[in-house]
Amino acid sequence: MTETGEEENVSAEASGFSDMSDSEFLEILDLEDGKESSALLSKPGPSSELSGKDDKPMCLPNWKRGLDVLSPMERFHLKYLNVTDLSTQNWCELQMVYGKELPGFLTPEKADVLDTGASIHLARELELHDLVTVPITAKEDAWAIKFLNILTMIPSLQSEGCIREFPVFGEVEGVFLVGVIDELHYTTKGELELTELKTRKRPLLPLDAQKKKDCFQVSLYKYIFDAMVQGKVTPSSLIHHTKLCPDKPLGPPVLRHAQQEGFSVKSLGDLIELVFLSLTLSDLPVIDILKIEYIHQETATVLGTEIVAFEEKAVRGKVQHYIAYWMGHREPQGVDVEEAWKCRTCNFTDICEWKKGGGVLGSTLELQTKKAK
DNA sequence: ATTGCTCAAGGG
Repeated sequence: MTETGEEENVSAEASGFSDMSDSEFLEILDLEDGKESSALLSKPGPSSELSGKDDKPMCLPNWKRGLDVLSPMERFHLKYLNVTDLSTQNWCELQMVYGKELPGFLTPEKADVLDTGASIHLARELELHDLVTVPITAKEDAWAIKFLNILTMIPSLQSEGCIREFPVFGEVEGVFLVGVIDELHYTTKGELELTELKTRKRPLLPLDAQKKKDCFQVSLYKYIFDAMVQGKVTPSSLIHHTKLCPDKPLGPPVLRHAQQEGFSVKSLGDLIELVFLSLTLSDLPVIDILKIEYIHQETATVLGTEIVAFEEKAVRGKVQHYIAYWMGHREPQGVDVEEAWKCRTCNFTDICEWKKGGGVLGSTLELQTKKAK
């Protein structure tokens, strides 16, 4: 299969905090101001842009007004969300928001567990296909590679019966979602089964909260995949949300790769049409079974298996609730008191407004026992 | 420029 390689050195991971703009810093401060900031004119500011008599708030500088009226989608400059944005949101919405504000803010221990998980997933992927790196320079190139992967994976699923890392995308409740399905395969009974592998540091069964989040994640995958094969994800919806330029020339390495794979495409637009046809005319069924497998990182022992009952109404309801935050229709929330234990392993407890606001008070005892270790 | 924009998942 194919992965993209940036020619320019602009990896988001590597740039860390340094690429944060001034306005993003202001947004963090704004967040820390908490409730006061929602009262519109509570802080006139030193330079008195509000020149007294004038009732029109138009005299506020644009950037300042923007902080109040921009939705999180706009503030974070997002055209789409990842499936895992929503599942992380299911774990703790506020933690997800802080994570967006401070990307790459992880303890080394956590990063380590994630890295281990990532390499186990990579090893599994390599069991099924090789990886080829194709240099890209524009987002059109990146999406073209994604589409080419889909075009080769669909026949592969139908002939070999198993594929890994299948890209999915589509509009859900007004927002465009993008994700990657771990594995799709046909069972001996001929049912299409999705398998999500979850690796764990400790050889213990996942807690209910963890299962709930993972069930939601795979449910989203089914929701999107089904829509794709049913022709509900149209080229125009895709182009509209991603703001891709279907006529922008693709990079030579991408064109070369497409040719190697046996596709004669001139433009991204061609490719999108081809993907749409392949998805809808390949006799792909909707996903019949959703399965999650928890394994121990070190020993690969299976710790547990979940078969998820797909409940479309419930999934849509959750998505609507989460999307309401992204659209700016409501403020982000922290966890319920019963789930306050999640805060103990959160990287943002120090700055979390939810805790300060009385949702949860950190127990000094717990903190001390933790330190004493 | 009234600045700009994306590989997702990775685990708890």
